[in-house]
Amino acid sequence: MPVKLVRQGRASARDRNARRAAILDAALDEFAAHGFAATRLDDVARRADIAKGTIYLYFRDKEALFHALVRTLASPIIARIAALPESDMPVRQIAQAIAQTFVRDIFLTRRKEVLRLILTEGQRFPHLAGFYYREVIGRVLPPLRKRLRRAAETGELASDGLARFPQLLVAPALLAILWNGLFERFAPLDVEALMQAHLESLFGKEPRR
Amino acid sequence: MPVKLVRQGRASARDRNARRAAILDAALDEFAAHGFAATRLDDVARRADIAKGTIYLYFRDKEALFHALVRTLASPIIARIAALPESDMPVRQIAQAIAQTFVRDIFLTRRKEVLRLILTEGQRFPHLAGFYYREVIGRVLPPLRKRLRRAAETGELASDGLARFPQLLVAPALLAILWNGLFERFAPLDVEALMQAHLESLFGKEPRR
Amino acid sequence: MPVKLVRQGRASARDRNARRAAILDAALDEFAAHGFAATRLDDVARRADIAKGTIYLYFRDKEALFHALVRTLASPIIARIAALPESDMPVRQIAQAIAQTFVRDIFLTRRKEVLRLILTEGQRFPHLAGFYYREVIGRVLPPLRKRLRRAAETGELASDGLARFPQLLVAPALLAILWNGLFERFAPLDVEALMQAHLESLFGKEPRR
Amino acid sequence: MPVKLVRQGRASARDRNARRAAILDAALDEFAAHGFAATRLDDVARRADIAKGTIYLYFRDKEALFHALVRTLASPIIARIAALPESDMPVRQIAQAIAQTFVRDIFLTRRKEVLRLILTEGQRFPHLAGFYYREVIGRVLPPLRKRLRRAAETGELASDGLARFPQLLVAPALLAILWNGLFERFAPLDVEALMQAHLESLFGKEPRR
DNA sequence: GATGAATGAGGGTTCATTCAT
DNA sequence: TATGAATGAACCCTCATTCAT
Repeated sequence: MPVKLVRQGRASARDRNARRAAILDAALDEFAAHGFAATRLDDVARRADIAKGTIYLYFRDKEALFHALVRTLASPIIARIAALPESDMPVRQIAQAIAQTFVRDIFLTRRKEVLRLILTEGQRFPHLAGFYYREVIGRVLPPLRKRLRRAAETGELASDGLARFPQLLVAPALLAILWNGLFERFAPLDVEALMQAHLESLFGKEPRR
Repeated sequence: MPVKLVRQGRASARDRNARRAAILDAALDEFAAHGFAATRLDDVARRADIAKGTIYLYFRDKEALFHALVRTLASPIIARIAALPESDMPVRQIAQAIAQTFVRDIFLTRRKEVLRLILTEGQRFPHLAGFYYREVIGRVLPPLRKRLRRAAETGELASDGLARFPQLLVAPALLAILWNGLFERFAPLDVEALMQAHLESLFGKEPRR
Repeated sequence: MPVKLVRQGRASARDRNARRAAILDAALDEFAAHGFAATRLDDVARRADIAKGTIYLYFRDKEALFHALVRTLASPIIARIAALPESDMPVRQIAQAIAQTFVRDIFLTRRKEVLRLILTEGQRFPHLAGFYYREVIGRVLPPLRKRLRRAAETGELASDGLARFPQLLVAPALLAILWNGLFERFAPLDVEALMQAHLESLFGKEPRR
Repeated sequence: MPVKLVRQGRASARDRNARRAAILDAALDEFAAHGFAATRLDDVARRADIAKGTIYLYFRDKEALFHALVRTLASPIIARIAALPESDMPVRQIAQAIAQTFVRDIFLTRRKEVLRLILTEGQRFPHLAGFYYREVIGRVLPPLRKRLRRAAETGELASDGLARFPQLLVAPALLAILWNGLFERFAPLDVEALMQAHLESLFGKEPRR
């Protein structure tokens, strides 16, 4: 008669949140490693050290878990990035700050995996892509575009290309994420240096430092 | 003992190639729409208007079909792109030619879907990523890097950033593919304009035209 | 942090064993009727009154189920047979006891089907044949051979043929199993009488009884 | 345009027979190696060096091929064995002749494989078992039984066991076939010695020789 | 007759989801 | 609330059989 020690009593809100977080944590590892379709909820449960059925107490189904993962980890960083263009720094410094934030808070953290998942799986989940477009892109791009436009008008930027396509600023960052997922074993990409080079291409060599 | 030339079976070599192509064609549609895991060979067969079993006469299994898809459609375009940096055009024109080739021969064709599949599924198929790194990246990047380095040395390029990270040249192209896959319905990206803006950011506004 | 003993899941250990037994039971029927290859796990499941997937909770795959069948039903009878030659009965009585055990505990039970399966399918499962050789043959034959050899030396047996080939003792038993599988509807074989006749052939008519 | 040299012209009856024999030959190898269910007609065709479809010009289906195999190879040996008991040799010599024939013409030939196939697959093919019972058992057993009965009555045989169960004479032979299929790699059985020992068990040590 | 490409039914296996305990 | 055994739909792949050439 196999038995197991089980915590009893009404789970407090704190417990609930902790367990939810543990599931999301485990899910991130598994989804990042195998992709959405090839991830087994069995493995997520095992990694989170809970029973398989428990997942369904916290998330409606596999897809809801995936969505929650993206929502949870995508949001916290947004505000900070969105705030940067509002400052009165020169555009170059703003770009540098954005790059730095990306490297430090995304690329070097597990958020990188979430971003990769959005890039690689997002197309299959229109709802998720919509969420991401609204919550992330929609919050970051407008202020950035506004600031870049002003810079183009005042001559701070020689061309209005960046203003029309602010995506150009982060394109190398996304490339780095994909590149390292695909080709790290052949030729790892040094993101920090990449972003530096990128900024130099855009703004010219840094005067001093 | 009289002998005679006899056609083998029903299908001629031409038929065989055509059918193989039809399967690849159907597979591209399905893989692009649903990703590797969620694609049913049943649907591929139906789309190619053949029986399910027939696929296995042409490809060992689902994965082999996927690989063949990438190999078949990735290769033809490589040589052309790899040849461009060898010309004696100024770097700006080379970059422009590469961008143009990308737009015309990849982005506006179904090759775009293959490239997207590599970006989104490649991580799950190390063998495939290896193939792609060798056959595509490995053929295009070295000559490009060489030409960029020379340009940096002769002052044709103000900075050596591009020379150190030639990937920067195509990062916006890849971004465009992913962007349109994810967000086309919200804000379609005009690749041609995007690449123009990108080139202007890198090389300054085109003198005339 | 209050703790409490909780039964794991729905099924107790007893249930688990019962269900496992039910599957093995159903599998025996199906394998015996159709052979390994032609048996459908679907049918096994239906006969065991469970869902097809449930089988895989108890056995890794079809082959593991087949192995388990043999292992489970082959073993229990071995010890008893192996012990017989150790007794100090005359050889004839030992042979008679073996024959009787065979008839009663194998031929008249479902173990007969398992034995038939080993005879008919064993060649295709070297691992299984190896198991059977080690666990069954290897335990029964040596003590039997030893006893027969002694009998040959002491003159209890006129010839040493049986000692050199103890298999001769059971050959008719195996024949009976195969015969009835193949020809029962034409000419059923009375195993008990067959074995009696066999023993008489070997040892002469029984003095009295 | 792949071509192949193909023999043309009306195939003579001789050709037909040769091809039929080649198919049976290949089929024997494959059936013996993998059993009925696991044998692929593809492999049979390849081994016979013909196209898969050709098999169907000679045999209605897989089962018909299997039946033909048994019928073809089982028959030729029957007459000879059935004739032996008719002779006026002593029973022991008849038994010895039968054993010898078995060893030489079955066990040491590919007929052994056919016999093994009947033993292992026959139950699944009632029609085949019926054929075998009629054509083989039915022709061999009656004369043998008759002769053994006479021997029992005249006292040539001490017991009437053999007369009532003539199968006892060949049981060790069948055992040998199965044993070597299952356990040859562990402990090969010397059939000739086995049969000698068997005869000695039945008839006592041979006076001389 | 001979070929072998094509067919498609069939079955083993997986795994998201359910639910009795 | 938590569990994990049970479910069964889904899907890949095989291979006997067919048939246009």
